[in-house]
Amino acid sequence: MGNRRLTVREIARLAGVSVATVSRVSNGTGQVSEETRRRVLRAIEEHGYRPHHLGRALAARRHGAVGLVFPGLSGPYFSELIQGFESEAVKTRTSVHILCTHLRADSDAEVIEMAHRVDGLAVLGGTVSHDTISELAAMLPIVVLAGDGPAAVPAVRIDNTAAAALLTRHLLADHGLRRLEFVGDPSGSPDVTERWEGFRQAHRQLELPLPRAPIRVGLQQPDGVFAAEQVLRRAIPPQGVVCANDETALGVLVGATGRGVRVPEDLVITGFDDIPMAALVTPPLTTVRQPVRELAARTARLLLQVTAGEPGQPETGLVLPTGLVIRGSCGCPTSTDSPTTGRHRTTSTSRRSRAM
Amino acid sequence: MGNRRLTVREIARLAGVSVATVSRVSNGTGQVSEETRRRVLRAIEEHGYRPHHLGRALAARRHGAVGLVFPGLSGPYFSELIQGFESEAVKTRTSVHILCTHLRADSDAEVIEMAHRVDGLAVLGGTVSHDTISELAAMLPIVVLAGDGPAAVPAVRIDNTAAAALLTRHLLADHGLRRLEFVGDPSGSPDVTERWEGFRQAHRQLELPLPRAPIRVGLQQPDGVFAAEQVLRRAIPPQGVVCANDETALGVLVGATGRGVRVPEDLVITGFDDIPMAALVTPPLTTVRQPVRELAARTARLLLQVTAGEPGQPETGLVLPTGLVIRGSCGCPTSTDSPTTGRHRTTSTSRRSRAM
DNA sequence: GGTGCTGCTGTAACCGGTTTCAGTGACCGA
DNA sequence: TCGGTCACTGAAACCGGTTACAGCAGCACC
Repeated sequence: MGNRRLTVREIARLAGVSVATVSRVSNGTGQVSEETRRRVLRAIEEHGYRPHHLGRALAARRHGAVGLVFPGLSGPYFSELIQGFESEAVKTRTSVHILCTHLRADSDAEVIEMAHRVDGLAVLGGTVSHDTISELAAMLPIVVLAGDGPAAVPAVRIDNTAAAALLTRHLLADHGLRRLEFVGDPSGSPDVTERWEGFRQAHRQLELPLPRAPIRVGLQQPDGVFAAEQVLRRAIPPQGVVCANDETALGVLVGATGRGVRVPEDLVITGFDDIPMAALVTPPLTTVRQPVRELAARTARLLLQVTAGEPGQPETGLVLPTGLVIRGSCGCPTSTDSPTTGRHRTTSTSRRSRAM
Repeated sequence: MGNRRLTVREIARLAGVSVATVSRVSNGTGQVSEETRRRVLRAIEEHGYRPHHLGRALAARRHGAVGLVFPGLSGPYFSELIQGFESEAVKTRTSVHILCTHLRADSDAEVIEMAHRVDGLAVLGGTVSHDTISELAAMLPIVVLAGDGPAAVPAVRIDNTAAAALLTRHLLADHGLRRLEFVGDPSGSPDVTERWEGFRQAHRQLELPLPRAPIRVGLQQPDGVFAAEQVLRRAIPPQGVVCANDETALGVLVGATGRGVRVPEDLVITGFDDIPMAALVTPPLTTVRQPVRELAARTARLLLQVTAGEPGQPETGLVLPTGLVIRGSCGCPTSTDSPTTGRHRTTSTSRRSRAM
């Protein structure tokens, strides 16, 4: 077996043609006579030649890769995002570089490093500072996924505030609940910031006293369990908790029922995301459905389109619709048909240019 | 702002030196006089020059990247693996390309494509055919993560069979249970194959009749809920279920308690992985702890070491230790102290050369 | 026969770095 | 003063592709 890699020049020699012809054949560009093409293809086939990615990339001045930056992989939400993104990228034979900024201090520097190795970048909202995003935007296409960047940077997102407000109003107005608490850390991610804002907005709109400070926990199931412990220790526990996502809501549910609290009779619980498990617990979770995978796929397509140098429209902002999913955990009667569905109210969908 | 990228030659011109000197300065190689170094650094600094990754990579004949191939991102297990892997790679300034083979038919071709863009490859057990792995092994360093490849290919794994057998023996011998079922699809992944094998092995060792066929479901929480429904519909339900992982076990737990079944009195449930949630449910889950992140980190280090061309030992097989974690869901009394711990029994750790 | 077109092909110059190797001047010991 | 060593520097040749451009043959047409 050939130990050293074959090069175009080797193949050219073997086929008795020039490197230009080999390149033309292997790319299907330019004019090549049928006879020559066959000879070159035979040589390529016979020796198992494949053009070296770096050589090709350097000549084309394209990396053939895009980067995806996210804080960490917690729960189905991020998994869906990554998978949605990756599956779009692979369609265009573009590789996906990942970077988990997690809790690393110098992550902005790492992102900049990555920017030099890819043709485009998608960053999850809240993972990279706006200054750094602006800096990056000057050197390559960049899209913010599930969040906001500086004004000129395109973003694909949902309207968290409106959805959280709609959900909260359902609890306040339709169920007449008064003592609600928010579970989640608004300073942890822009998603949570906006949901917290929607939660407060609903209180303001209904001219109710503003809710107390949020219970600052993370976004995973165990965090919800801790939140439940915290909430149930109070002298006067709340009537309901609005959780930043389904994961924590499930955690709260587990924690609460484990302590003998009845849901929704003693405590109402709502989530956000509508992960598959939400419909399967008892009682099933009232939540907000958002098209997570679609969000990521749209981001990928937007990015790939720009990096491919397509002349397409310079779309700068995209807001995908969400839907309120009413199930049993808010106190509504549980629908007895399919457990995977709930009643829906869909928020408006819009495509806006944030540059106005 | 400079629109076109700066090149070494530009900087060389600006600093009044040759490209060789610029290269020497920016890499810290070779001898350069202090005065010249300063002049070059000033030019680099002043114009914000950064060497182009592709040019450098082509010259070095190194991509500066490794690939990670996995089936899909379901649950904390895969998330941990990816994060463990990525955090090691980033330490060596190596980028990580991901590929979710998921259910795509031509995934082997995609893996081969990826192999041409990276210096080394880690594939999760069961995602790539052995033939393809052998083919890849001939062209670049490759490590199998959490599974087995062809004999000559290094792998980092745990002993699933022994751990599952130990757990199952606990149920059969210590609790005297007789009617156990296995939840998980052995044909879905090598992990499950081995755990199923361990489950059967325990029955054989205790000279008990072999268990009935496994309940073939996926590895996520909702799959566990479906499994619970399936199991509880039987005329004679089992006394216990051994689940392929914690996710499904939690799903079974939710599904069973939702139907009024008491755990562990009516039904014993065990998991595998010891995800954080396992200790927090009621009753807490008896399971097997495995060092997931460490598994991935070791894989990354092994791979990076080889791709860096280090003369190190040609380690071919690594088996990390697991531990049986006894909590309440198997019927043992729940320890009343910290809820995050359980009683432990650790399986042997070993480092073996599979080439023998 | 000359002209212009068309189809095919090869040479050489890129892309943006690294590295070999030869050359320079300074310095040192004899 | 001379040969030898040493620290430093630059020209040019890589790495492995793509592509602009020029050249050539064959043909149609005047």
